[in-house]
Amino acid sequence: MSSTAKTIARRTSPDKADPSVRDTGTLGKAMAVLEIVASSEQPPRFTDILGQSNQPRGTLHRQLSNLVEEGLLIARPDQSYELGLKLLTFASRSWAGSEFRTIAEPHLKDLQSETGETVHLAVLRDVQVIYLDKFEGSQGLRLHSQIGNASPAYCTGVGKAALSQLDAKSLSERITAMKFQQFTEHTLRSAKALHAEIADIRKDGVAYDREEHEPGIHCVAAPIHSASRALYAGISITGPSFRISRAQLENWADLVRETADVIMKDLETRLGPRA
Amino acid sequence: MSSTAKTIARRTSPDKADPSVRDTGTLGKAMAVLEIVASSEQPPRFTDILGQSNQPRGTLHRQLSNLVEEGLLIARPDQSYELGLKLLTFASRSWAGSEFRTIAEPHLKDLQSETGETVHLAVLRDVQVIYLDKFEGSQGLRLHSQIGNASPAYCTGVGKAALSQLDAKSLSERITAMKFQQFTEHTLRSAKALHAEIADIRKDGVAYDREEHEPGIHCVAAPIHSASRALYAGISITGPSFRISRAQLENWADLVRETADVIMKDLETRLGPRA
DNA sequence: AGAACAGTTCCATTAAATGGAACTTTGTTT
DNA sequence: AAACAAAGTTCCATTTAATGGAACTGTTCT
Repeated sequence: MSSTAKTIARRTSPDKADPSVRDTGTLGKAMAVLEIVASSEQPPRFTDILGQSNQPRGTLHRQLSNLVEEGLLIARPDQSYELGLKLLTFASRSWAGSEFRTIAEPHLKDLQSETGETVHLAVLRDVQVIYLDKFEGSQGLRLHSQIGNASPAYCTGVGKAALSQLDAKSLSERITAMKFQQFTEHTLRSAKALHAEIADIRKDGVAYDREEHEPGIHCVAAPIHSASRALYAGISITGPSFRISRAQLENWADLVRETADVIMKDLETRLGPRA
Repeated sequence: MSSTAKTIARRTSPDKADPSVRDTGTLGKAMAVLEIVASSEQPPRFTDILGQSNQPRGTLHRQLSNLVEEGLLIARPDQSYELGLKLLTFASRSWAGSEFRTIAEPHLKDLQSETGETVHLAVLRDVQVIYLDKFEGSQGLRLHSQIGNASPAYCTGVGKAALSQLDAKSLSERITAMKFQQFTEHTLRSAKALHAEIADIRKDGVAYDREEHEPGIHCVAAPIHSASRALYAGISITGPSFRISRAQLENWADLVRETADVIMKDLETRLGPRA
């Protein structure tokens, strides 16, 4: 989150040549407030939010009332704020209506039952991947825990797979924008290491996450790509390394790649070729 | 917009006493555009949206670009629009962080395994209920299909249960604001019928949906209420009427009511008594 | 009770949204 | 392939609504 957090630009911006500051006016400021609430551990109170946004009190107060009135925030009785139900409702429609997800769904389900392991679908957005769907084998854990979650692209199988489909220029741009945070001892630490790994992925057609994001969890992933609709995504088979060997992951490589290819073919067929 | 007294009177608006029009300025307009996109069957194109919003072309165009830039909308290559991933990400954090849902979760799980049937948790918002969680018995169907979904309060078990906890004034206000649409032959058709049924629910402590929303589906529900945090919600056991008899639902009445009570008690304990 | 703090309201100022029209691109027709 | 129509985009003078400082009210602590 911290990487996407943007400080609210005060209106008096002398030189506006900063490309990292989006200029979406009032809407951008409202979103910045939402981000602050979303990234707080506990529901923040007025003053907490005030401290993180550099808006004057009067302004922030009105922004909050507007957000509450629109259902984007909920004002709790003790004047703390949490995210509103409107977001859930929108997201639910967005999820259910996603063509890409809908098309991929049956193939993911197949992949899950063929391997018995957890299967993920995620799309690339900026330097992160957003999980769009998940199929678990044993239903021990809650299901949609992961859906909607954003993770760094450089340390996830789906992320690296998706990156491998970008052209050289876009890839470099995105990698430059990344902040390499070390989640485990295997996390890639530099742009150089990532570039090298992407080269391998391009050769093999599959990407591995070798416990780079979470210790004890690894995966094989394959890219899904549709230039005509600017879609960069990936699917993966994920599991704990104590139960699934590296060799086993490699055995699944063909299967994941084939499934990804089938999904891509289905995308073209179902949506018609374009451009 | 209702008893959840929160609406801070905005800027001195010259006697425009229309309560149905929210005055949240720029943000409200942006949300209206999102609503249009969300409620379209197919991803709408610029002109489709233009037709439904009564904004001038130039204005709408800028609003759309702002929404796209914020990740709230996605601009597809053919210039149609769909809801953006940002919404999913926000919603996922909102869902995972919801104290209420988190507290209710284990009890819902228990209720599910005791009955073997599908259990729902939903909260009241205006005249609708928003589904917050769902536990299914047989995992045949996709799981979070329902989460985030908004349904009318007057024809769902959870909705009627939640309504039954409102005070007389709020209840009347909300019922007045409802549009009674007839989903099945059993759907309640009038404010009067709903008032009568709410009276029964208050007596019994449980509400029934007798195939009022979807043909072939019925449920028993019990209210969850915390005046101190302005929370009106409900839980239900739901199933197909061909497999679950009316009598069976009635047998579960005590169980649902007790579970709801335990959740309420847990709410007080875990969050501390207030006011 | 008084002080310090947190939250709310007000309103002149000013930045930002507006909307009409001109412009460019895309697609359709002959 | 040219001409036309429709769709989408940009521009900028005008209008509207967001701003932010300060004053006010309510809440909490000592």
